[in-house]
Parts: sequence; structure tokens; C-alpha cells
Amino acid sequence: MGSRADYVTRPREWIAAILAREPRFLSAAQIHERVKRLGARVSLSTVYRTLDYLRAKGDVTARAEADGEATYMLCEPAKHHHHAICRTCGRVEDVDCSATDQFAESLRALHGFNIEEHAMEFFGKCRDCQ
Amino acid sequence: MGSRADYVTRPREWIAAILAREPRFLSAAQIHERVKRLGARVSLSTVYRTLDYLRAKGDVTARAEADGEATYMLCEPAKHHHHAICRTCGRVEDVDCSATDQFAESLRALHGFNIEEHAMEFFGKCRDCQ
DNA sequence: ATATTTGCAAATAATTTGCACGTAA
DNA sequence: TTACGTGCAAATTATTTGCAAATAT
Repeated sequence: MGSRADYVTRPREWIAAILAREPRFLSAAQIHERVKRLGARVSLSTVYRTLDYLRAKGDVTARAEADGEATYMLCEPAKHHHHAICRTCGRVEDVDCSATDQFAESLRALHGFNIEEHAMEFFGKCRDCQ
Repeated sequence: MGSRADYVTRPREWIAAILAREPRFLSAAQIHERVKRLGARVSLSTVYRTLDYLRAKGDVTARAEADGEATYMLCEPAKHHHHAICRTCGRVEDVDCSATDQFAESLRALHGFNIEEHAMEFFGKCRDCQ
């Protein structure tokens, strides 16, 4: 059934290497592309399975793009934080969330990131479901 | 090419009626289901096309669920606001974003909504792309 | 030696599209 | 009448899965 041995294999090393050098969310197809460009032959299904494996390990965060395509990035969700995503190049900066109001300011000061738009979602229990 | 006549048709009426009575994000398949339950026969492709049409009109907002499935809700994105989504029933409350820090408090006070988790995303230009 | 991982090809699932027919204006 | 909308079936796209062969331990 599920794996529990954590074998170190070539495909896993290639995929981890790609993720390690790109601070942006990449789709399975994009990762597959880049692995091939590095001269390795890894099947697309292995890319998917490896990404699931890394996500289960807590090393990778997944995101659904607007069109529904899944994208992945090295990032420990355990440490609660948010993302500043560049509209032009996709680069992701981590942002902590201690002082919500200072976000914009600290983003500009610390990361040189200029917010043009933001989206927030709150999850919890509504009036009727408490 | 694109439509510009806005015909009022049965399928559009059914679908709008479903959306109007559900304050939660619904998938195309769910909407299709409900329309059928009301005794109407509308094809799934028409559901998709109608949702696109309503989104283009600015009446509907779309969202990608965690698994990538698209969901839709009546909601004017023109008026910038955020969403509080119930983890149990999916009910969505609109939240304005004037005073970020008071969100949690005003959500509890105004909507009886208890935040358990939140996600934020910032879009803009990073250092290198300004 | 043996449990895990991989590749390949086929299976799914969500969404889109071509086209002939139906319908609102 | 005629431009627009719909249904149906087939095409696409992203992702998953079965299984035999390859590989890490």
C-alpha cells in the first residue's frame, strides 16, 4: 500500500533538484519538462507520484491554479505563513502573518515586493454550524 | 463569435435560479444535478457554457477547489471583498477588507463566524520584475 | 532477498468543442 | 427571419491506476 521506506532513487533526486532551484509553483508537466532537459528520463506518472510523496512528507505544498491545474513548490506548510506571488515571473516570497496590517509595508521593505492585489480566504464554522 | 445578445432562455433561468438560492460554491456537476431534480433537462455542456457566460457578465465568481474542480457562486467580484467559507456546510459570507486586523473579531460579531484557518495570497511584482 | 519504485499503456474525470437543430428576438 | 443558444457525441487535458520489470536496501 502506501510507502514507508523512503528509498532514495534517481527520479526522486532529479525532481527534488528541480524543485530546490525554483522558488515558484510548477505544474507536474513543467517539472517533467525540466527533468528531461537535464538529460534524465523520468515518466510523467512518476513525477505525479513523487509529488504526492513529497507532499505527504510535508516537503511540498500544492496549489490549484485558476484553471484548475495543480502546481507544486518546496515549502513547509507546518510553519504557518502566506505567499507573495509575482504576477510577472511567478517567484514566491514567504510572508509571516503576525501583523496583518504591516504586510504591505514589510513586503515592500523586506522583499521589495509591491502588492497589486490580494486574496484571502477564511475557513471555519458559520453561525449555523458551530 | 462571442455572444452579445443576452437571450433569456430556459436553461439560463434554471441555472440562475439554482445559483440564487445557494450561498455556496457549487461545481458544474452539482448545478446540473439540481437542475435535473427540479424537473428540467439541461445538458452539462450548457451548464458549463452558461457559467462562463455569467462569469463574463460579472455575475458569477469561480474558484478552484483543492482537487482542481471548478466551483461557481453568484458574487460580484467588482466590489472587492473576501470570503468566509464554512468548513462544515460550505456557506459563504462576504467580508469587506477595510480593517484587516479586525477581521476575526468582526466576523465573529457580525456573522457569528469562527475562523479556524485562513489563507492569503498577494499578487504583484517582485524585486526583479518591478 | 524482498519490499518499494518505476515505466508504460490504458483508464478516469473534468471540461471543451463541432455541428445540426431549436429558439428568442 | 436570423443571430444566438442548446444538445449530443466526440475530442482534449490533467491525473490516476494496473501490472510486470527495475532498483534500493
